[in-house]
Amino acid sequence: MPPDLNLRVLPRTVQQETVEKLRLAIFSGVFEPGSRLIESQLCVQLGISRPSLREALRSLAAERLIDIVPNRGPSIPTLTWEEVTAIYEVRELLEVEAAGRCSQRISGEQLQALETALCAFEKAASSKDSLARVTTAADFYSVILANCGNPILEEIHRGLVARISLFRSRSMSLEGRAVSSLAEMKEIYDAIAAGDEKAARKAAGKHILEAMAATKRSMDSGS
Amino acid sequence: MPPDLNLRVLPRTVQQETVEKLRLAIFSGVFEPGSRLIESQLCVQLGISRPSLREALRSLAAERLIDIVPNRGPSIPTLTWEEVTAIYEVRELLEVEAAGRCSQRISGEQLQALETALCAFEKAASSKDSLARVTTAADFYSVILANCGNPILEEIHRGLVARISLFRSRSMSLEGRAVSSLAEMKEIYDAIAAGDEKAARKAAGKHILEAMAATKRSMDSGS
DNA sequence: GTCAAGCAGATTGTCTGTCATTCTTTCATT
DNA sequence: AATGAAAGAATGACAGACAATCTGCTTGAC
Repeated sequence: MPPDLNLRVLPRTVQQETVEKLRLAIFSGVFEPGSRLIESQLCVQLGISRPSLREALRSLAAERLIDIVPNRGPSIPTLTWEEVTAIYEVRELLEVEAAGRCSQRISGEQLQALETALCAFEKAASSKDSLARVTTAADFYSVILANCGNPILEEIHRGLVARISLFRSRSMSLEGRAVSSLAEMKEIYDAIAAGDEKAARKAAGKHILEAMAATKRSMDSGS
Repeated sequence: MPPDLNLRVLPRTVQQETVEKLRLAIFSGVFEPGSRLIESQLCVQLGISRPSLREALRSLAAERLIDIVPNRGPSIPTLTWEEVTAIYEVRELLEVEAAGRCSQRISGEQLQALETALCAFEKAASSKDSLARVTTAADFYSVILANCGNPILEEIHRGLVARISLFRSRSMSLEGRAVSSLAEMKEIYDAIAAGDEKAARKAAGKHILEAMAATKRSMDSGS
């Protein structure tokens, strides 16, 4: 038996479920950026006690998904374009590296999963469901990050993507963005499938730059 | 008046101070890796209530500085060599990028600060104080990261370095490591001072690889 | 003597309730 | 209209309690 096989059954605690529920709520834009979260309200809505909620909020604050100012309480961060740019730049660094590594080490089975994810995005791209577009696009990248051979890279990437989820869904509903995004992702897939590291890096870098440009367009026009 | 000037005086809360105290305690190796943290004990030692402590612990868990297993409570993580390697690899990615950017944009004043940090490490390197070595080396990198023009890069780097602080102090007390480390850091400084991006990247990459090798040596012999 | 079952203590998860401090908003005053 | 004060709301922090779970030890059986 492998010694590091983790067989422990992890009971789900109220705190955990609360973190996940709130995270999902933030992703899907339930809370307006800049709006404040009132503890007493959330307690009632979630059906939990204030201590449990506060623990969950501390977790989310450490993830940078919410801001907590002393004596003012938690609120949804309002990201400036500078901050979004900074996040995209680090994403570029990480994703280019991940795509390159992935191209050299992905298994046949996982390559299959990558293709499946690509097809799912293709389907979502031709639909009107912008949430599905973001989700399936994220799944595609999840496969790449999961196969880059570095769990830390994956973990940090996930955290960064979470922080700009709202902007991604906005830019993904831009006219034509999903279509060009699909083409870029197909390029990445082809390079990885061919085991061409250089091409994979190049395609991944191009994809991020395009995504960043689309996000900027949506920010300029949107608000 | 600049609109983003943050004049707000942030009152220090018990939870914040607790996070900082515990973080420092973890850095300095007060807790054995793998050892469990007992809430009731910490409450008494820190002189705070259990809810406040638990909130602080959730923050630290989100930072990955402690593990929390449901119904078993918090404990100090025991990192495997694979995990440490993964962290070093991402550090390399970030630091190389930061050094490169820094070389192109650092101000004269900040370059001065970098030199000061280097001198401080030089002094620490010739002393026996291994904690001072780690601290001053961290300060040197802080200046570089603070001047790379990307606050997210800086933030993530800080988080990663925190997670391997124990290993760094161990490897820094290895015979001769501080001396060669100093030479590598001087190389980085010279490249940045000369505004030579390529050389800065190369020197930063070399430094990390050496640091990783030293850490591995200390792990093999130490435990 | 060794191993398994069970019991008791310890520890965590969660809630309720309380109170001081700090913000926010409204309203009255100048 | 701007200023100021007071009422209300929300947070920061604590104490205490109880059930569920884990851990270690004792006991008993083979």
